[in-house]
Amino acid sequence: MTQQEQAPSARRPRRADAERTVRTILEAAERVLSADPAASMEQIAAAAGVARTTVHRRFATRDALIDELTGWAAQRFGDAVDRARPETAPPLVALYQVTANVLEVKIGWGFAMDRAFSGDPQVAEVHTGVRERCDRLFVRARDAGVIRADADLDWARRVYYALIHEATLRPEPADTDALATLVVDTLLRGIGAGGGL
Amino acid sequence: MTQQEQAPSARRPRRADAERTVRTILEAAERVLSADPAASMEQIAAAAGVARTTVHRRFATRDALIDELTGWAAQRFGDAVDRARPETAPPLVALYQVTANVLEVKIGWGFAMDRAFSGDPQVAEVHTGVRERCDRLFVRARDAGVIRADADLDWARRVYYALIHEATLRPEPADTDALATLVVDTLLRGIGAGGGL
DNA sequence: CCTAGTTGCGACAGTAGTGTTGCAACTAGG
DNA sequence: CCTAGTTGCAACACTACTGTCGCAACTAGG
Repeated sequence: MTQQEQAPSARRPRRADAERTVRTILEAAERVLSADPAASMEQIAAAAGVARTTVHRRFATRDALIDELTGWAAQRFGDAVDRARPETAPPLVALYQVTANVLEVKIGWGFAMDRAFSGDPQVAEVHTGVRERCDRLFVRARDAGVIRADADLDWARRVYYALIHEATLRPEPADTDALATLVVDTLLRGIGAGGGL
Repeated sequence: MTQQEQAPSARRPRRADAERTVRTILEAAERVLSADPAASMEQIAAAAGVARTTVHRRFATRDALIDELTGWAAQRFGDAVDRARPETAPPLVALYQVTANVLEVKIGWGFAMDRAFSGDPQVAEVHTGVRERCDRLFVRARDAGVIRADADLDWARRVYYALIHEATLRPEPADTDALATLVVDTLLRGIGAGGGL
């Protein structure tokens, strides 16, 4: 967010590698940090195939790197929710679509997306924005009879988030639509037989 | 597990404070580490109200402290599941009882209980043992018509674990039975209205 | 009172990670 | 060819945490 903000050709870097290096480092950071949140800069650099000093040239501090990563993921997260039109599409459709879109981003960016409470206010805003849209969607779903009238919507949202999280951990990375179906189906029907509870 | 193993009066320590200090430290460690898994020995010592050196006297290394904590929690975890008679009680009853018992332990020992994969083989054994009993319980539940016949039991277990985890995070620490009811109800019925899915 | 067990405190060495700097080398646009 | 931008490498200072030690002080059983 703070790097490389010049217009495409306003500058003329001898090599455009720098920007690509930043991407490579961010991707490596996500991979390494999702496996071990306490991983060192050395490990991240190694995973990116660059020297540790290069990482420090692009990101002043470790926190700056993680902030950048978090902001980048938050952006994609917000966009993914937007694309699903959660405010206008029919509740059930929106629920499926939001789930599928979010899963697509969250698989591969799980570490960064779980950092909802970073210092960055912009990131916090995205996450609270998503949360609010999620809540409104659930209200619409309840009004439409998709969710039980007596459901605790706070609990519902937590369960929903948890199911999405679990879905991203599946060993076989099934396609996004299948996972979304699984999540929504589990969320709404549970795993019980319809019969006598 | 490695400390203080003499018979009650075989030894005669001038002060029995030592054993109590160990308890105090373990409780403080759980509190501090659940808030920040990377917390230092200094923070743990401060939370326990003792000097850092005292912690090191009781636990040779940081890992030893965490292993002790993990083992202690695993023991309680295994016992909690045992007491619910998950193999013999009717599936639905067992499910409720296991949930309630586990919640009671997990609230307050969440950090230690989440460490299913510590180096300690004894701890790993407890957790795999619990997992197996959970799986068998789910099979019985499915055979009894409590869980849908076409349910993916691996997914079911993950969802179940996740729901228990979420339940322990509730702001208002409602009583264990109410939480267990919430978890089991959500697991089996989801949050959807029975109607047209 | 004497003594063993325990604790706090201060000091220390060792380790691992962070962040900075200078320099040589490489590469592609001009 | 020249040069700006980039990179790797080695070195360095700095910080935080870990683990150990010795000593003085306190406390309770004998």
